[in-house]
Amino acid sequence: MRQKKKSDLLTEVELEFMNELWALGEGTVRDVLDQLPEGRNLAYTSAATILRILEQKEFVTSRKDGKRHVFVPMLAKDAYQTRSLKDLSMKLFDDTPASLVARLVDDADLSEEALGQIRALVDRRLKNDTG
Amino acid sequence: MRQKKKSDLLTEVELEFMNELWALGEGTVRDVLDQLPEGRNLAYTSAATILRILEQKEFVTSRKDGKRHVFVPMLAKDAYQTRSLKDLSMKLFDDTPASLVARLVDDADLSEEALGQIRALVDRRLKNDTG
DNA sequence: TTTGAGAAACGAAAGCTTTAGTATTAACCT
DNA sequence: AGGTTAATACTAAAGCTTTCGTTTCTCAAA
Repeated sequence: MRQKKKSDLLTEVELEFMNELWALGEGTVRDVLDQLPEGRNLAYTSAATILRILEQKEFVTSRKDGKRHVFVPMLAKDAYQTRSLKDLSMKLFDDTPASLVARLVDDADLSEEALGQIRALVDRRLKNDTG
Repeated sequence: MRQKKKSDLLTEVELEFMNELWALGEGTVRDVLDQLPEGRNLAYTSAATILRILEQKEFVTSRKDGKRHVFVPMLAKDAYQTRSLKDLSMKLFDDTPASLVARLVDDADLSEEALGQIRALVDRRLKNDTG
């Protein structure tokens, strides 16, 4: 039996780190640490630990560059976005993507512009499928 | 200073319980436990603990009914759905709902029917706003 | 009113997440 | 080669999540 994986999802801090790595493409512990927002104040060794864990969980690989490790995502952000949406849809939207979108477009905060963009996206996808 | 709340989001098991409560409207420990899927095999006291925690975190209230506690959601599912979507959008979609939908409709698994429903929803919302 | 069954309250253990300290190693400069 | 600097490896503590056992309580029936 393989490793016991509860959900294939990143924890909060893991996601924070993956976001930086996705933005950078790849990077060392130092690179990621420097990328974190002002006032995050995380010890270097903590950052190193997180990246080590991400490697254990196979979300990133590393290669050696001199004495440093350069970490590279093994999973594209796109793929993880899809995975997260599936998970959320499953757990909270009865596995029905339309109801997820329903909630999203019901949100009063949503701008007219965002709505227009969303419709354009859906239209384009429908055309590509049928056309 | 108020309680230190990291994210206002439910944990995995808490969400599992809230889903049952939302489905039931309200219920006792026993009610929720019986609602859980076959083979979940959770001890009665575990279920009671989860509900106690949900009450501490103010996701549910309880009233007494004889010797039993009846638990009632304090937060509607709708509201929690919105909250979750905001959180996901923020953390993984650059706070841009349109990009979330973009990823959703890119998903190859998405049925034509679901796409149609989604477009209908968006159209309806646009009409209600402008008209 | 005693007692038995089921419920609540409490406490705590096991595992995971997040953070960081200490020890060790590796590269580079002189 | 030796020393300095910066990185990695290892270990562990603190806090949170999930689970359940034990004790206490409460209602209702005999």
